[in-house]
Amino acid sequence: MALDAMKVSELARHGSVTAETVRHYTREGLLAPTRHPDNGYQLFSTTDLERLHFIQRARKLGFSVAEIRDILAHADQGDSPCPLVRDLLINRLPQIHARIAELEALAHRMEQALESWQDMPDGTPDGHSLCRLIESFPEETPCNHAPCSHKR
Amino acid sequence: MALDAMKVSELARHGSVTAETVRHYTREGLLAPTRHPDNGYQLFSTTDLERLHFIQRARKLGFSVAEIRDILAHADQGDSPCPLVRDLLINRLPQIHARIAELEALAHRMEQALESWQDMPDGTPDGHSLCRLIESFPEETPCNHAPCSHKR
DNA sequence: GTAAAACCTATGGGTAACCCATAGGTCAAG
DNA sequence: CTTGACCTATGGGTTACCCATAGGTTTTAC
Ligand SMILES: [Zn+2]
Ligand SMILES: [Zn+2]
Ligand SMILES: [Zn+2]
Ligand SMILES: [Zn+2]
Repeated sequence: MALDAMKVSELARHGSVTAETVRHYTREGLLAPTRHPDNGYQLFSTTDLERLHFIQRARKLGFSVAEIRDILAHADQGDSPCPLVRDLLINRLPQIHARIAELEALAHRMEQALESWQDMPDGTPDGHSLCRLIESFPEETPCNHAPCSHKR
Repeated sequence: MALDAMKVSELARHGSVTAETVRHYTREGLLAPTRHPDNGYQLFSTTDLERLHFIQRARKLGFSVAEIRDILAHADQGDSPCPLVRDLLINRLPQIHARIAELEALAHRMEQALESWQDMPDGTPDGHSLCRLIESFPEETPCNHAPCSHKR
């Protein structure tokens, strides 16, 4: 297999991604294959393979496809993207931690609910017509806005 | 304010959501307002307000809009949705825990990278043209698929 | 009384990172 | 020479909304 003229699925195999993912990165401007003059097939080089490996590492570090495109564009123009990379990481880290805290709170609520529902009977529909298990779940933000006549 | 004939934004205020969210739930079939015969405005009742509160609680428990539609449909037909609710929670919990573990691993990688890059120089572009900080990040799944001539 | 502000309607497009279906062209092997 | 496996481009779907537009309605104010 000539590594200097890989077709879409060949490059995909080397990167352990689907051919669709390679086409996606190409559409988004992260890869710029040449075209076979005869049949118009996309041709990827070893440089593209390196880029794909790079993209994989960057994705694992949490960068978005758009961010990676920016990083690659900087590098392609001869600018060092390192400060950009560090800024992106430093900005994203607290967001990741916040998301983790959110999910942990969610998991806690789910576990609490399952526990407290252990000995509750299944709701026999009776006009309320909403699920009692969920209805019994405490609301964090009770409805206490301005003039409102419904109390719960 | 007549709670039995609320317009979109009135119901939205009571549920502390945007009018767009109310319209979204309506489009998705979670709410079924009547129409004002004269002007075609959507009219929501106190039952819809209860449904909206229910949706809020269910969302906080991690249910998707589609799942809540199913739960409500069961209840509307007189079936007890409780077993469905419990199944959904029991199935989703491990996924949440897995996602948390994923994000914690990601945060760890990001922190590791920032630390180990503390004393690395910014990449002076030199033909490699890819960001050395990311290139130096270890790949978890090295490229070791079948016949492949490129070693790293 | 009327004009502006504030509301409503329906439609359609955007988000992130892909996945999938379709229709039609190309290439290798039997 | 016909399969089957590949390629191409296009467009639509995923989630839970948000926003823009254009046009009709209701309310408020002068
Ligand atoms: Zn390889
Ligand atoms: Zn760098
Ligand atoms: Zn209220
Ligand atoms: Zn129930």
